[in-house]
Amino acid sequence: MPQSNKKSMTLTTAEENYLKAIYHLSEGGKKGVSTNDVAAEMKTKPASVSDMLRKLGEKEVIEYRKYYGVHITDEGKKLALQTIRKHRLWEVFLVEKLNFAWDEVHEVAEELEHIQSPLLIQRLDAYLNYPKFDPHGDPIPDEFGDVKARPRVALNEMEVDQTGQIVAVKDSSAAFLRHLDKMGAYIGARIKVLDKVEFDGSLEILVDQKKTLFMSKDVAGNILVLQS
Amino acid sequence: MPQSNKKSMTLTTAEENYLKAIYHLSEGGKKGVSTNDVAAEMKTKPASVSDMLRKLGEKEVIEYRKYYGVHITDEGKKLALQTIRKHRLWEVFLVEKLNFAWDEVHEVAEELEHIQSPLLIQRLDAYLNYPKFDPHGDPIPDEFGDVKARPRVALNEMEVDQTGQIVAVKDSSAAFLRHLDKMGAYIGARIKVLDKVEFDGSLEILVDQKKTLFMSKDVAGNILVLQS
DNA sequence: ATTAATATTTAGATAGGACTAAAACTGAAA
DNA sequence: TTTCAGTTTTAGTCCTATCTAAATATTAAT
Repeated sequence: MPQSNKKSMTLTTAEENYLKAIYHLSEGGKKGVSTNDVAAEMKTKPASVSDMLRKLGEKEVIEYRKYYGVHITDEGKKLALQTIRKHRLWEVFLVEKLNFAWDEVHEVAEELEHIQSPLLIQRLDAYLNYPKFDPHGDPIPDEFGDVKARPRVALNEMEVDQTGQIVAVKDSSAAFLRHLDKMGAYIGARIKVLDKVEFDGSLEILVDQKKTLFMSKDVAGNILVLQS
Repeated sequence: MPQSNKKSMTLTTAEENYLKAIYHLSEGGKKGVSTNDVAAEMKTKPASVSDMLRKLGEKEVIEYRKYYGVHITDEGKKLALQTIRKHRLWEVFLVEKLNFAWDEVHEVAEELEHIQSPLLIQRLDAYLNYPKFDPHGDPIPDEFGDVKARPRVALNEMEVDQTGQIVAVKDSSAAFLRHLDKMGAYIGARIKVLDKVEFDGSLEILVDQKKTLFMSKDVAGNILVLQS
């Protein structure tokens, strides 16, 4: 029989990770998420995913129809957002309090997010002064799962003379983050588009009103800006 | 074949917990630790312990002779002390930064201590300003496993008019800690023995030079004092 | 030195999470 | 509408960590 999710469902660490992956894959696109997609995201084999989907389906955090992919349920979305909330709060802690660089925090936060203690998260949130965004500029859901969306635009889509603040990157791989750093850009930097080169679409950017740098269209496409 | 512990042994969470339990049971007394003792400490069944002892023996963190209990090896002691170090650092964090009460921190620290990231612990240690003792007064091993021992005496063994500071409790169960709190005593309190009752060995204690309270011999036996 | 009581280990199960190999399903091309 | 490539599921195996029940070893008492 299906799990009676009267109160709150308890998920194992592995289940939480799968659910988070499914949630992320669900973002943008009403289509169901495929077994193969989940396997790729989780770096496991499709066979393992099938097993897990059955389990998550029984717990009613996803809707599972064999061969047709899955949809996350409201209950599942709520749980996924809680995990994301914890992950991002810990990232803020690591960067702001322990002086981690923002390309070093992901793996550790991946572990910390599974600590089970509502009180801990409540206190951590207060200690960090209720941050609304993590160091990568991603929004932190509140305890009810609500997120403050921030209107963002890819840097390569901005026009000459427009200004804003770098708030996130699409590809947050360590390699890309390091590249950004090396160029002299970073999350939080205030920027202005000085020029867009016709030839290859590359951009000339002014950072913090003092440093200018050039970046390719592709790099700029990975950078998200809050316009101002 | 035995695990070649060339570099550093990696233990699972369960193994770390068993090793920590064995380390604590080893303290005081050269005698080997029995399977039953470990089972009681870990709240598992002796059969489960036998299995785990075999595994820990293969990893050479304990010396295991069937039917004769175990002794922790130097390598095992080092690993246990690392776990204890992490546990106690997290306890300091929870109390000093997140305003947890000192009887609320154990369970959460029990989870946090298994996060794998040497950098995290290094940074946390620095952030907390390299504390030498946790909120219960227990010493925090340094990264090499060295501990600053603090000479402590049980409160019931002190004489009338002697003074000191409460630095630890033997039984740190939530129940006992709450009882202590309710009486008006706490870790860090400066105390003076005002009287020892012949009849039942109970004590009259002056706390922080203003509040007097009575406690049974048993309660006093659970309280450790740094004499001054 | 036996026997009885206690402690410990082995054997066999269960449950979570992962894998490989094989079977079954879907959907699109011929 | 049949075939087939790609996707997904099932079946069977492995590993960790736990349990119960049964077997065996140790220790203490007679």
